[in-house]
Amino acid sequence: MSHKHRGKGAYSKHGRRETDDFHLYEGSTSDKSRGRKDRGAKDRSPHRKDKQSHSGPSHPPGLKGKEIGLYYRDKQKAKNARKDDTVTLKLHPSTERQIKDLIDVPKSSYDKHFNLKDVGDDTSFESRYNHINESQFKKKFLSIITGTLNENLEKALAEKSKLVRNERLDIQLLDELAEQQAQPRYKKMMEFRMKLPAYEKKQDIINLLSSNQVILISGETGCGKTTQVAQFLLDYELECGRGSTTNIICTQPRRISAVSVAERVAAERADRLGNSVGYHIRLERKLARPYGSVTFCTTAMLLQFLQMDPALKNYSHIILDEIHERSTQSDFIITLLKQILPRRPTLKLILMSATLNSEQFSKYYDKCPTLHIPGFTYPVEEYYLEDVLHLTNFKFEENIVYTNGKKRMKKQEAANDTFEKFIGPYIRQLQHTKKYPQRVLDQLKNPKSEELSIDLVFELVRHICSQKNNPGAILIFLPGVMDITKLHRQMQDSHFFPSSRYDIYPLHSRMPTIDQKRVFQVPRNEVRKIIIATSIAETSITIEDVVYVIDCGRTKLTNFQVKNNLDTLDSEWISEANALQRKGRAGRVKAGICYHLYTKCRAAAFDKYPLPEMLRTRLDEVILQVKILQIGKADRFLASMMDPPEAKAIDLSLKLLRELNALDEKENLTPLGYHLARLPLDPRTGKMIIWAAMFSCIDPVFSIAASLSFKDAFYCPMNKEEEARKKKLELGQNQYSDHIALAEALSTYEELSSQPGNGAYSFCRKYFLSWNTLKLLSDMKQQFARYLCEMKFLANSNPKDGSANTNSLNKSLVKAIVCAGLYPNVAIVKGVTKNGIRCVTTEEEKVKLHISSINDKARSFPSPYLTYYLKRKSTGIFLFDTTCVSPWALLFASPNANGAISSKSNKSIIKLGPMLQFNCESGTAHIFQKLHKKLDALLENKINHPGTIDWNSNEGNILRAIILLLSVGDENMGVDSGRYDYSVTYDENSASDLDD
DNA sequence: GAGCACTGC
Repeated sequence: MSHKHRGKGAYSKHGRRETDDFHLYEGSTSDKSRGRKDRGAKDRSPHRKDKQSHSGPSHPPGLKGKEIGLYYRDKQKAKNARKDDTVTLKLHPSTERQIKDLIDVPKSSYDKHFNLKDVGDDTSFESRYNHINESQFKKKFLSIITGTLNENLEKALAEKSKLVRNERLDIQLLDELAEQQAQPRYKKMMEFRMKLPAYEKKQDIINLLSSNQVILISGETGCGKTTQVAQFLLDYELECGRGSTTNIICTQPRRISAVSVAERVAAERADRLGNSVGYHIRLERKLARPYGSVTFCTTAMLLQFLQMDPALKNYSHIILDEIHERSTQSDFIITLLKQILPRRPTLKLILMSATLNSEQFSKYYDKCPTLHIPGFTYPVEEYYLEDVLHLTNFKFEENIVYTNGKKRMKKQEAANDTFEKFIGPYIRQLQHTKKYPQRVLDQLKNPKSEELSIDLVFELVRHICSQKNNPGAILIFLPGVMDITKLHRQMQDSHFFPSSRYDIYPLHSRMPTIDQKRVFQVPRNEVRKIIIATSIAETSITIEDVVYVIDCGRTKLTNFQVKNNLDTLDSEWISEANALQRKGRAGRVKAGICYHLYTKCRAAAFDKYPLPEMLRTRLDEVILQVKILQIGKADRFLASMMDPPEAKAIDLSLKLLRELNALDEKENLTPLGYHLARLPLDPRTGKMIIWAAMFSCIDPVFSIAASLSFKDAFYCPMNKEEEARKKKLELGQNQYSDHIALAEALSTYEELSSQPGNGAYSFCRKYFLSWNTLKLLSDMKQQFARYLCEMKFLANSNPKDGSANTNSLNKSLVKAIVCAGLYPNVAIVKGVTKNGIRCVTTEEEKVKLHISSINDKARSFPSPYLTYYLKRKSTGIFLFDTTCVSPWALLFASPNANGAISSKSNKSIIKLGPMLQFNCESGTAHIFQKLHKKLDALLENKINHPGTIDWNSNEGNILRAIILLLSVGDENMGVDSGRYDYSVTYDENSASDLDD
């Protein structure tokens, strides 16, 4: 029985259809079941109008302009009111009976087990969680929840360190070093190393660190600090005969740099990776020996190590590299280490940053001594907008003055006015120098001169290429993919850049790695390489042969608007640091030239550095980290940072974490919060995979969770957007879900990968999927399974395990679990227009579907409810990924649906919020209420006593009943009967109220 | 009539 899973095919809307046609989950969808499901989506719902023809404008004659809009708005309002009136969630009597059979069991010890104690506010944690049986979990949980950082450190320090003095080992390590140094390979490398500016500072660094616990090393790229500093320290310790107690860790912001630096350093030491040098990044590691070694890891990995080793007792030196980038993780560690260091007097900390803001870090660490290493790059000549206009004779489009609508004109004039105040004095200054002709100065006065002009870039590239005798690659920085595509097309369409003489490469993160790598190709003779890139070419991808840089001065940045609780992505002016970095890209092999497409006066107004990431993002995960590391109250710790986030931002995240039941009212971790904090996921996605384990459908849900927490595997092919969309839709199988489409893609990829041949590869090509991304997603799924297995929610660590996937083919269930994780991220479809799908979120905010969503081109939906992960404001507010879900999925996702039921005679209303209100037949409501309560109790019990579900017991029956309800609910939009037409079909007219 | 900077556990 327990192996027989009831997929969608096992039920009809009129209750159970007795059939032997159960599916065993086998890790992929067979063609047979796929075909049936496709039919199932439509054929079983004769009452749903999938395509409603609409018969042209039908408003009364004589109405004009806004009146027409108002007419349709009223009409729609009336229609909505009627709809609310007629839609009543109802289960078919036979379904009701089935559910009752499953859950109405005689009172058993099982039910008593669920009777959780009511505990008051003032009880201690121990008594609050008394009902949790003694277990490994309880011990761990209580120690986390009751400890403080100091107690924790105390306890950690009492434990033995792996770094134990061993004199024989010290001598052995010293001998080994001497042996290595004698090798020709080592000597050859040393010739190169000695030329690095960092090498001259070797003794200074060692001296400074011997008399200080913390030092700061500042230096620009090319000075060699990343590869040399760790080696200086390691060699010094080995030579002093302290090899056995030396374990150096060096953090890097990116995975690639951790690996490549480790490889480079191993080569310089004539050693293999895994001896004196290693690396450790998520899902990939070559560990060095635990003594006499240096390990390069990503910053986020060090944060993970801190969970197991809070006093960092297994390390002797911590080197934090590239801290000027101000990532959330490095800011977090810098803050935490400040508290740890006094308790670990022998631990040495080396901070490494670029020069521009190094002082700030030194100041934060009580004016720790700073050592500067000069950089080494070739000189780069700089030109600004005024020079570029002079060189190219470029003219901006005349500024259009709006005449239609006064409001707009005023705005425009006001903008011009501020611009005039900004640029005016600078133009007068330029006038005095007499360096620029009047026509250039006139151009600078045009406010358009501060907007991105692809035409200007185009002309500038032409200008560079028209010069005689100036070979070398051109690197162009543009803010986004759209701009890159536009320039690329323009260049291809013109006759100035024939492919016989120019290799033009777009470069951004959303293209397949294989295409990214093409930018390293050395062009044929007499051919010039031109790379059009996003800021990916600023730090992540280094192209050595660049001689010319065109810097448009803008970059896209995400921000978090605390005021509206909204993520944004806008094109902004870059910072001084970015400008410097971009310029530096031109001088790596010889002297170069950098063209800035902004005035010198604008450059002077740039911020020194971009805003730290901590101030630009939600703090949900950061706060969970604070909690799992027992650092104390979130606001206190975050206030001790170099740049503390706003109190309101902290409050927003605390509120969400309480809503998720991850934190209690006193800001302590709940058992659920404890599990979520340990998972390498944001709390919502974490909740999703825990639910998936309970409901035995881990494979598809893990795929979805991995994708949401990493990145979309569908890339955007140039000029094939429409084909790509169709392929994605094909994978979506009529499920109206980006998440299901991704799960299908990953499942097929995994299946093909396990077979001989290159099926997976051709599948990726055919469906515009990134092989690299899918591979990583697949590895992440295994990691999730390992975590959940360790937590005891899974019996083994195989994401394809049969017993953990008995319901994986039930798409209604998978969608409901996605919804449970993402809740309350729900939007309601209000209409389909030729400009896209119009929705409102539960906060009554108007949003559109992003073009990347599978649902963007849908013309009708089986349900008006869409759950989403990412909502972001750019040119409008967009939902990027959506899944259409039934009311029942929402009702089970809502943690407080039970308290939201009000009944009147045989009608009940379940009100999840002002926008989410459901009429429900009272018998059905009663059953739902009962089921939801049982689910809550079951979940709480499982969270408190981690274990797998026994599908042969009552808990199995409860879950089975819920799955049954979700399945019939999804087939017919919550109405398990033919009597109610709940089809939701939108035409363009119905959206008119949203259009004006 | 238009659209997703870059990282990381």
